[in-house]
Amino acid sequence: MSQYNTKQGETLLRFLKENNGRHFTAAEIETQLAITGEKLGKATVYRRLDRLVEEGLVRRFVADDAKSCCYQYIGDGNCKEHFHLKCYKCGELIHVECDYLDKMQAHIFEHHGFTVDREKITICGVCKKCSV
Amino acid sequence: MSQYNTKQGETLLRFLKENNGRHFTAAEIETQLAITGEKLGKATVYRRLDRLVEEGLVRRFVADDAKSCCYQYIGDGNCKEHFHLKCYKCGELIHVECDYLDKMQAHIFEHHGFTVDREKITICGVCKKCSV
DNA sequence: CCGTGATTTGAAATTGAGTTTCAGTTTCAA
DNA sequence: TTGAAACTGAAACTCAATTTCAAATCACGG
Repeated sequence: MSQYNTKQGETLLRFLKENNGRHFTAAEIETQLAITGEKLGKATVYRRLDRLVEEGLVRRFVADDAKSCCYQYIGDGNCKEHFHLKCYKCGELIHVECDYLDKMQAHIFEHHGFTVDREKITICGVCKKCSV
Repeated sequence: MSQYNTKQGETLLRFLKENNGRHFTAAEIETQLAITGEKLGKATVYRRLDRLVEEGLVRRFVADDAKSCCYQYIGDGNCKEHFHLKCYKCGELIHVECDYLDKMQAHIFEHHGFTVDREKITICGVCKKCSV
């Protein structure tokens, strides 16, 4: 029931912390750790990521057209609430901090009785560069 | 390049029309059609759905925590632009028509130069019933 | 320091959505 | 009717994610 600290768990968390603000797929994490000679088993990567998400240290998100989801360290609170704009064409995931989200969230709660999880919103479309 | 009308294509479209407003995964469609003795090949279901989405007759969307995406007939224009609220707890996908989306969309375009695809927005959270 | 039981690891197998392949079938315009 | 183009579907494949299970690791009490 309780949880043990392990070398692998620490390796993963350290990697995510060192890349604070960036986001990775599980596969990318696997590859990166393998490169630096700290290979973790695929199952371990997924299990540890699940755990970190539950603990609130890591955020998981999925863009609608992506095949795999991304993970990002958010434990230090230095990563403000934001939402994601995902561009169809170049595939870029843009982080936007914007008070419109507050307003929208408030509106949805007041008018639709729905409590929004801001972290999970991903808005798809076409970015400035690609909309020529 | 041009397209042919086929029995299979008509079967799929008719099924979706008959269930206007409801949404199905590709697998659900397969099963339902098999039950009524109108079995379509898996590949055909996917190919036809892709086509209908391109043609704008069907909408495809993915909730962040879903493994598979859903399809819904929207061809008759009787299904207004809306966005989706997905409840974590009961899993329900709530359709909301709300002019806040217009405003948000305009804001994102003006302030962030990003052209939003409204159909792809799915907002996760907890619905009224489940937030006791 | 040691033993023990609970937890974790990781290689391999499995799942499941979605895609590709390709031989055979259907469509439809001429 | 004909035939080229388009379509179908069974089967094989891809790929992210999950499960399995024996071996390794952890942490606690003695």
